[in-house]
Amino acid sequence: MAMIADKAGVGAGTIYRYFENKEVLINELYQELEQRLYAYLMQGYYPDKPIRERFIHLGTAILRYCISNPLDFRYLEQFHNSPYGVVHRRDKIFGEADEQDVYRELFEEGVAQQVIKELPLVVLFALAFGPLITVARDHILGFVIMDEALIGLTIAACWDGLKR
Amino acid sequence: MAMIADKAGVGAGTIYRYFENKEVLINELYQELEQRLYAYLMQGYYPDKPIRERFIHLGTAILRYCISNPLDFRYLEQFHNSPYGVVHRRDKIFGEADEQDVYRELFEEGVAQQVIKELPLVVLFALAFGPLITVARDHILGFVIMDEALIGLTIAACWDGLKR
Amino acid sequence: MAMIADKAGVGAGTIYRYFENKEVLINELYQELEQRLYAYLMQGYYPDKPIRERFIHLGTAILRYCISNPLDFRYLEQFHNSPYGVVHRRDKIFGEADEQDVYRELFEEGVAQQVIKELPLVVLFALAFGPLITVARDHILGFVIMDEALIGLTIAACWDGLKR
Amino acid sequence: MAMIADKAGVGAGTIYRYFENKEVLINELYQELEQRLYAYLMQGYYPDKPIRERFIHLGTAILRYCISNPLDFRYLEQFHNSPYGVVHRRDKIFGEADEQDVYRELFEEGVAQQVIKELPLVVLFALAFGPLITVARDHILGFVIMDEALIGLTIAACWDGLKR
DNA sequence: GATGAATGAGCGTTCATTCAT
DNA sequence: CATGAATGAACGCTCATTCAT
Repeated sequence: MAMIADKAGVGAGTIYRYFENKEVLINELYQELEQRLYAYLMQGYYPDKPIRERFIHLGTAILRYCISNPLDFRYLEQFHNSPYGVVHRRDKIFGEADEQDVYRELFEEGVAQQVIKELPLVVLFALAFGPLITVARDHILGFVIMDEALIGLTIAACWDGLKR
Repeated sequence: MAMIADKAGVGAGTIYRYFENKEVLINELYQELEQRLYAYLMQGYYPDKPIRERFIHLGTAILRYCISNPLDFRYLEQFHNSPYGVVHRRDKIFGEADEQDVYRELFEEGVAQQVIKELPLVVLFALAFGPLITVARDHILGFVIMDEALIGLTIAACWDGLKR
Repeated sequence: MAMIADKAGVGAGTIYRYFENKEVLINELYQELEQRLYAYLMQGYYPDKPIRERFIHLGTAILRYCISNPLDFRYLEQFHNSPYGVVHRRDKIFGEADEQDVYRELFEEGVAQQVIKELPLVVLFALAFGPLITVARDHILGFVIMDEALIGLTIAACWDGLKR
Repeated sequence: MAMIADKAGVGAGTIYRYFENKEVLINELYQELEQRLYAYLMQGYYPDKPIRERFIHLGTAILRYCISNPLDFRYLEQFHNSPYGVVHRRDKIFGEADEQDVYRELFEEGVAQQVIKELPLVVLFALAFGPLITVARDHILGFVIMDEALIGLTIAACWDGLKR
């Protein structure tokens, strides 16, 4: 908190005018970043296109976003691996499908159309995003260089894992 | 550190006779757990069997290990997501292939045999283990129940992502 | 201060237009409450009645007031036990007898008439009000229930302590 | 806490080796002081002497103790007026009569022997100790000087309030 | 070699007060 | 005259590490 106040050029107490406490700050920042990511994903996303094409679009967009906004990505990832993130996911998984959840929609439709493997949603998520997140992390750390070609191949491979 | 000393039935200072500091302790514990996992994976692993079969064996073993040793898994994962883990991976990726690295061997052989997609090792790792780790975590958190059947289907799906 | 401003439906800074600082506010509020109490005590108080009767009147009134205005009482008491209260009492004891001070008048008259023990004013105060305050506090905390009968007996006991 | 550590010539964290937190420190210090006071009161206290004499002994001892240990007294008083003190008293009043409680014993015996007024214990306490505490405070603040003679007269007056 | 008391920088948070608007 | 955002010293507390015994 001290560091944030400092970077913001603001007194220690000022943060608490905008965020009740550290936890709230963390959660609100997460929500903002998530929305930013979501808005990015929705650019050029057409719900009427075939499942595969939509998946490729989303996967590519996610990877591109993470790669070009490494700070956002690092935050998102750290959040997911924190207790806050676990609570958030629990709510998401066991709660109602909210508007914003394109992935869930896509997967459910894909399963219904028998294009995607008939596996629990949680597993489909893992197959689709597990590799992407890992790959994004490794790119940022300089372990691979994900150029456009490689991004395409990676997403395609994810699709191979998903498709029937 | 205090808690560890306590659980060990030892004075707080005693830890420092065995580990220079917290960082070293964390790293050594990691190495021990990694070896334990490795030993587990190698049970019934035959380097002469076909690539696919070997992959299925390894994937299944990893998943089973993580699920039945959730404390080990939690530690391994937390380590990977920490600064310590990043340093460790950097060393592994840019260092020589060490003895212990079955995955690398397997993937390199698979690529050579044109059974596995021709992608950078790092990406192949991501495709293979990204989903497994995610799925293990979700199982432990109670988001899915990974029974033997589901484990099999999940590994098979990973293979679909990997194979040419 | 923030809470007071809030309850007053006023900006945080506005308080400082009416009270120089917290200390002044506390003191002025005390004075207001003291006056309120005083006004209550004076209802039906006749300076010509005998000492004893006047004491009974005052004691009963104090006790009744404290019991039916627990918030006022809590404030008065907290003030007395605070550094502010000490300063206030010092001024009162070593200053001139101000108009408002019926107790002092009563005790001095009582001593002069040889009805009340010949003890320093401060001690007489203690004998008269020490028990009352304690008893009021205990009533509010639920440690006794001071009904009318018990109030009467308690004041009478105080008088026994005071009288020659 | 910082101030205590400082006065103790000790680092900030050291306190927490001896007291779990501020609350515990406060309560333990209170108990120590209370015991000290109790030990002082019991010097020369004979349970077989008449009620009045025993009360005089106790009252005198309390007053003398408070006057000669003003720091102890200030602490005891502040404690009583704090939330911690209220909890403590509630436990004492509604709990079993513990060994240490000479006052209660004395009052109950006095009531039984019809030497002391038949009033609730809480009120008897108020009549006996309300004035003493007030008077001790005023002595320490320099509002009266309680010499031996005045102490005697004050205790006697308290007895007058108590006795039948 | 083992101990555990001591350390102190750092944590997240509060709150009386100020001052530009 | 009123506002309320900003302040920053101070709070209670933690914890990796040290060092005299």
